[in-house]
Amino acid sequence: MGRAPCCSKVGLHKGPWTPKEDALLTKYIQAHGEGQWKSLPKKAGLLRCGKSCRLRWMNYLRPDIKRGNITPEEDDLIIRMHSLLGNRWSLIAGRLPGRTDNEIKNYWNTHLCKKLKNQTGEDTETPNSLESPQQEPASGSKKKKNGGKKKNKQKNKGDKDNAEPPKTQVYLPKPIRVKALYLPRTDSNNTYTFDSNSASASTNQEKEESPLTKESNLASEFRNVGESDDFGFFSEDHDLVNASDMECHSYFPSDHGSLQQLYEEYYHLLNMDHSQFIEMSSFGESLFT
DNA sequence: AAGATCAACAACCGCCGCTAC
DNA sequence: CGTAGCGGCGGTTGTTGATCT
Repeated sequence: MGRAPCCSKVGLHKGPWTPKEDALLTKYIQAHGEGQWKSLPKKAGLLRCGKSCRLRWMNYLRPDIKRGNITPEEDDLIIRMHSLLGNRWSLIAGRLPGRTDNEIKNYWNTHLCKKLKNQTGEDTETPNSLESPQQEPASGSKKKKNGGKKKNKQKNKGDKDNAEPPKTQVYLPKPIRVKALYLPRTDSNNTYTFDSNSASASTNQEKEESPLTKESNLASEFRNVGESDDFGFFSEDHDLVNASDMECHSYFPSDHGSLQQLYEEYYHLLNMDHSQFIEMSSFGESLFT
């Protein structure tokens, strides 16, 4: 329904990537840069869907990717970020240098879900999140419960049926996605002017999905969430926006103290907006009752 | 030793928002 | 202004190796 598949599946390779394909993709991107995923496979001589190429590059071939060995600090941060943000894997991944959303998602579903379950003795698939319950991780241990490879949509349905009646929750509104905004920095007051309309005034740099982009998206999400004009959050303690530094590396501080600090700032920011959402939620409900 | 089950993770699929036409 | 196309995201599935019975 709706739209056609992103690409014709006819004659395209599926399944695991071969070293040869990896080499072709890497070589092409090194020569021509990221982007143009749709036409990339053809130009690179790959019999793959553009999406598949993008995924492969983003998750495995990118030079700054860190694989495996998730540290206890990262582990802890993932858990806490998840409790704040829900299944916003890309956002969470954006806070962890070299980690991809897919890796974190998998890690959550295979390790952390279980771990938390064991720790709390309760179903942690319902994070203490501000997110909508519809976004709960539907995977995790469910696959096994269902005896392996069977489809589990039905199972999920069953879980829902058996679940306790949902508590009244306050949800964050689903944030809008704002494309690669560049936050101009005014050095005089060390704050950012954030104007979503400026998105159209793009530079070449903006086209890259850099950590800065992630910051920008995050900023826009928070803006959307809280309608706050104060972006001191991003500017006072973390010099995250630096126009001259657009390389593909992380801006995220790696020491645990900074992780803790960042987490607290996230928490504070979200918390700050709570009352507002309670009001919004009540307002919304009043429209439907 | 062999089949069954579990665990991990790579990859696919479908949907959505943004943008260019 | 409407819409098709693209890129990105999150959910889900498939595959494979490890462990258990």
